[in-house]
Amino acid sequence: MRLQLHHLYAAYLDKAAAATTSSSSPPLIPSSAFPAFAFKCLRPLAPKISFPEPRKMIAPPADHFGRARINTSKLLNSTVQLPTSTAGTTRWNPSPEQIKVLEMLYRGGMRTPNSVQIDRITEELGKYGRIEGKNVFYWFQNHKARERQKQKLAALLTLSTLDSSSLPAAPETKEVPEKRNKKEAACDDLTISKRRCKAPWGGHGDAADCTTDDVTLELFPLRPQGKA
Amino acid sequence: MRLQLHHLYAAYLDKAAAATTSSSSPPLIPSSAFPAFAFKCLRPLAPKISFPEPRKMIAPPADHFGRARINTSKLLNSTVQLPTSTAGTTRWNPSPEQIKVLEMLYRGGMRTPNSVQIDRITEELGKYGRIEGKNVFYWFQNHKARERQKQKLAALLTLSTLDSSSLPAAPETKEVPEKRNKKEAACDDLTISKRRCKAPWGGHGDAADCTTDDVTLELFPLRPQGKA
DNA sequence: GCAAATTAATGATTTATTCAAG
DNA sequence: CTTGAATAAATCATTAATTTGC
Repeated sequence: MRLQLHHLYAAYLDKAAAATTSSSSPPLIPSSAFPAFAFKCLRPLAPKISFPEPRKMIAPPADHFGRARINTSKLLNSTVQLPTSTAGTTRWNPSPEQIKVLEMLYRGGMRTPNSVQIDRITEELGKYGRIEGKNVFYWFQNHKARERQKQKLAALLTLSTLDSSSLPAAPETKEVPEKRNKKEAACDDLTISKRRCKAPWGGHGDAADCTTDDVTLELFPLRPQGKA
Repeated sequence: MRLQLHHLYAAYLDKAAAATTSSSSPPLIPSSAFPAFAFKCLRPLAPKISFPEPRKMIAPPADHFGRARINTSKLLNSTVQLPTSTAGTTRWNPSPEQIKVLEMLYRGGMRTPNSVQIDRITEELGKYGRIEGKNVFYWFQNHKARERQKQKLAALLTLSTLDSSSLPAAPETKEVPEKRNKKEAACDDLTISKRRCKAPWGGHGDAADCTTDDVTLELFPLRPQGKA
C-alpha cells in the first residue's frame, strides 16, 4: 500500500486509462504499466515578454540529432489511435453539485487527495456529470493555490490598511508564510500520515515496511463514520 | 488521440499500475481509470529552518480535522495491498546503461517525452534493470531543470569573470533566459507537435479533434528508421 | 582495512507560475 | 474575467561517494 503517488507523472496515465477504456488491444508492454498512447501537443508556453503572435507557437525545432546510435530498432511503431470513445467537450465543466462537494471537502481539510481519495471523489462526482480523476486532482491544486493567493492578498490589504493609511505596496514584511506552511501542508490532508514510508514504491510486500496500516483514510469526513 | 497528458496527475496512476500488476482484482470503478490504491504517507517536509535534529523528521501534526460531513457512506474500503512483485529498493537507482541511453536521448533533443515515448523508453531501459515510466518522466524533469540550472550558473560565473574582476555577485543583469526558453521548451521535443489539441482529455472519439495523425514520433532517432 | 558519519548527487513531490478555454 | 490545465521551479529525501576514526 501507500504508493507514494507522485502527482506529477500521473497525468500521463489518466490519459492512457481513458484511451484504453475503449481500445481493447493491450500494448503488450505491461512491464512499466504504460498503456502507450497519449500525445505531445503541449502548451507552447508563450514567452510573455514581447511576442507579437502568440498563436504561432510551433517554430520547427530543427532536427539537429544525427549521431550516436543504440541497439533500439523496433521501438518506432505504436501509433495508438485512441479509437472513438474519449472525446467530447474541450475541458471539464464542473456542475454545481460537483463544485459543492469539492468545496465541502476542501473546507473539511482536504488539500491534496491521493489516488484512493481521488478515485472515490471521482466516482462520487461522476453521478453528477462527466468527470475524471485528473479533474479532481487539478481542482484541488488550483483551489488550494488560489485560496492561498486570495488569503495572501487579503492579508496584505488588511495589513496595509491597518498599519499605514493607504500606501499601495509595502516592500517590507515579506511574511513568506507559505514557506513554513509547506511542512504542515503535507500533513493537513485528511489522511493520517503515520510516520513516513520506508519503501513507498517498490516493496515486494514481504513485510509492512512502514507503520502503515493503510489507515482507511476517511475521504468524506463530513459524516462521523456511520452510514449516513 | 494524443491525450494531452499532464505530467502531474500521472504519478498516481503509475503507482497504481505497478500495484495492479500483481493484484488481479479489478477495483470496479473504471469510470475515471483509477486503480484505487496508492497511499498518502507523504514526506514530512522538514522545515529546514533551524531544527537541531534533522533525523527526527516526524513531529506529530496534531490531528486537527473533525467536522463537516457528506452523504458518502461506503467509500472507505479498498485497502489495496500491493502483494509482492514490484518492490525492491526505495527509489530507482539507474544503471549506467540506463543513464547512458537517457543522456543520449536528452542530447538528441528530447526534453519532455510524452506517454508513448516514455513507454518506449521504459520498455527499452527495462532491459537493463527495473524501471518505471515514472522514473523516466522524473529523470527528464530533473535533468532538464538541473542542466538549465548549471547553465545559468555557468553563465553568471562567466559574466562576472569577464565583466568585472572578482565581485561575487552582480545584482544587475538578471538575464532570466529561461523565461524565453520556455516557449521553445514545449516544442524541442522529438515529437512534431502539430498545433495543439482541442480536446485532449475527455473526448468521446467522435471525430479527430486535432490535426493529429499520430506522427509515429521517432523515439530513438539514432537509427535512420531501418531495422538496424 | 573496515565501518560509521558526513557530504554530494539526484530521485521524487509540492508549489508557483502561466497559458488558454468558456 | 474566471478557472481548468500544464509546466517549471523549489524543495524534500534518499542513495552513492567521500571522509574520518578505530
